[in-house]
Amino acid sequence: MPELPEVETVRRGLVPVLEGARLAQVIVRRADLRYPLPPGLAEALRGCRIERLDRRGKYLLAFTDRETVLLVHLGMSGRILVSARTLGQFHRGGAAADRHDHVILETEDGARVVYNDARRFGAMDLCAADRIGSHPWLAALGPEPLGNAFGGACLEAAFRGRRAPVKTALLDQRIVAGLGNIYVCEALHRAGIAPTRAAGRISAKRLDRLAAAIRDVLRDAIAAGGSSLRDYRRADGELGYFQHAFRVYDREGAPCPAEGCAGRVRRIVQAGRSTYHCPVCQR
DNA sequence: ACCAGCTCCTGCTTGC
DNA sequence: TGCAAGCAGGAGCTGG
Repeated sequence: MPELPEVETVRRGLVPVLEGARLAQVIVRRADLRYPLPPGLAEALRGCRIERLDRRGKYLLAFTDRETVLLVHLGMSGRILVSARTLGQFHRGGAAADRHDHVILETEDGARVVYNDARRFGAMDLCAADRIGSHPWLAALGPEPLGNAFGGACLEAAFRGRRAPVKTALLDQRIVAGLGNIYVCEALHRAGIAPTRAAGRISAKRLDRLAAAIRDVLRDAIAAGGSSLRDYRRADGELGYFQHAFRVYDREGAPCPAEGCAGRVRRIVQAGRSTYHCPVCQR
């Protein structure tokens, strides 16, 4: 799925289209995403003005003028694409409506925002704005890795006593919000930490390095518009290009890009998911 | 409490 | 070329 940098890129692409816009029409073509869409979602959103778009971890949050919040998670294959109406017709790079276009928002200004999700692992919900902090999707999320509260000390506290491999621990959204398989692999490589190392057995100094590596890789990826692999696109339909900057992810057998390292990238499987790492410089 | 494994769904890639 | 298996960026649930 889209991880934090991809969701943030989508959010930034939607800001000029949705912030301040009123929804003239909301069409639900398929309500069975990961969970059923809340009943009456289309009616509840129709006529709303979107005040602000925010992001928490991998969740997009749209605050409306009715004191409600639309929560959107893109799952593994979710995309949000924007097109404009010209001459009364919508066009989307010439493409016809796709069978995986599940939810469509049309603004009064004539923009169309389409939620497309082939695998339907994504989800949406609507929540009262004053209860957003206790929404079950958000309540247990760990700190925002790009926020001021995040650092080595957070990781130290969350990892204490944990025997799970650090790779697996970092995928746990309760420890830090927004990381997925790609950026965990990349951050561990940048920090020189072996993905198999028990989370609770990493020194405070190295956890500082890890926290810094997480922030760096996320910032770099956002600056590049995210990573485009199979499904992900930016809201404008353009591809992100951070995938060209991967140091280890999906690079099995390639020489390790670390300065002066003679190792090669290896792929292992942890908790059923691919981990890419350099066994020489990651200890 | 913690952790590994399985599962949801579809589409693309790989290997025979 | 055709077909089936395997794999994919997430995360909730189960059971040890």
